[in-house]
Amino acid sequence: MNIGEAASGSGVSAKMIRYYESIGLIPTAGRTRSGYRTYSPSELRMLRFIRRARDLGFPLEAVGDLLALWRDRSRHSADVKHLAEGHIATLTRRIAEMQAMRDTLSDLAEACCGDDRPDCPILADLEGTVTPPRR
Amino acid sequence: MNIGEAASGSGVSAKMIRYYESIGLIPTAGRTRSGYRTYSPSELRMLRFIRRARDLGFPLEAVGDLLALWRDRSRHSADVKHLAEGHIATLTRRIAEMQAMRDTLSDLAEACCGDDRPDCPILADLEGTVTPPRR
DNA sequence: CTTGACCTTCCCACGATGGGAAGCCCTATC
DNA sequence: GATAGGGCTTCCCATCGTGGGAAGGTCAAG
Repeated sequence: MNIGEAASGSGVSAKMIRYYESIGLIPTAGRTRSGYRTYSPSELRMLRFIRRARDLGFPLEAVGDLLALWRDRSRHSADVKHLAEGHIATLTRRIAEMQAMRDTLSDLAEACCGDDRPDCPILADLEGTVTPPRR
Repeated sequence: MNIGEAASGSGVSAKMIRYYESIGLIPTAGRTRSGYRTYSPSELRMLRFIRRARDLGFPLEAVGDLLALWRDRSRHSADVKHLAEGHIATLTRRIAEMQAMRDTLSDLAEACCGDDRPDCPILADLEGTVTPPRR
């Protein structure tokens, strides 16, 4: 299987497959005599694994750890769980940050009449002239 | 006021102040005869404005738009509100994406006993061997 | 006059991805 | 057998916002 087929079959672009190889996330692919990369079904499964892990927001470094655990038949599920929980914590933190931004902005936008007059609580908040209520 | 003082007084690092100048987000700062950038109190206020906008998650391009509206005394608050609502929509979308990730992962992690045995629903999901419940 | 803190510019790095150019390879069609 | 086209290769550049650090100039205090 050439890289194009591996890409369309896994949902990982050819560009990214080469990149993952270059950073050592996946092992060096085999090559035809003419230099084309070739992929086996098991490598395709690995690419799909990566794709799914990325879809869950794991950074590539964590994906590497997950791959290692996946390959290790004597892994401890505790290690996988620990990795997942770390990522859950990161997501939770980021979600909270963004929700705080959104809540503040929603309040400000709601207070902004949004007509052709220049007065605007959003700008006033950014300006820092008013003590921000910030709920 | 030198750049260091402007930085500590605004919460924007000197590095970033130079960068913002280089990309045209802020006007070219004045210089002393020896080449040091100088900042007036009103420029300090502008930097603080930027800092606050960044804290609310506005991308730099939107910060530029906000600055323009801020300077424009005949602005329409509707334009400011529109900008803010666009950003709120972006935040809402991203929050939803991350919550979906977190929810899926939480379910998987909860189903993982997390001991010294290798069996792990998290890896099984990534592997794609099981039909993902994904709630 | 030296020392140390500040400033300058310039380049590099991150994380993950896409775009595109230049050139080789493979297959189908004429 | 030649040619066209699509796929493959490597290489460089861009994104977005930020930090690190080197090499060198400047300023103020001792």
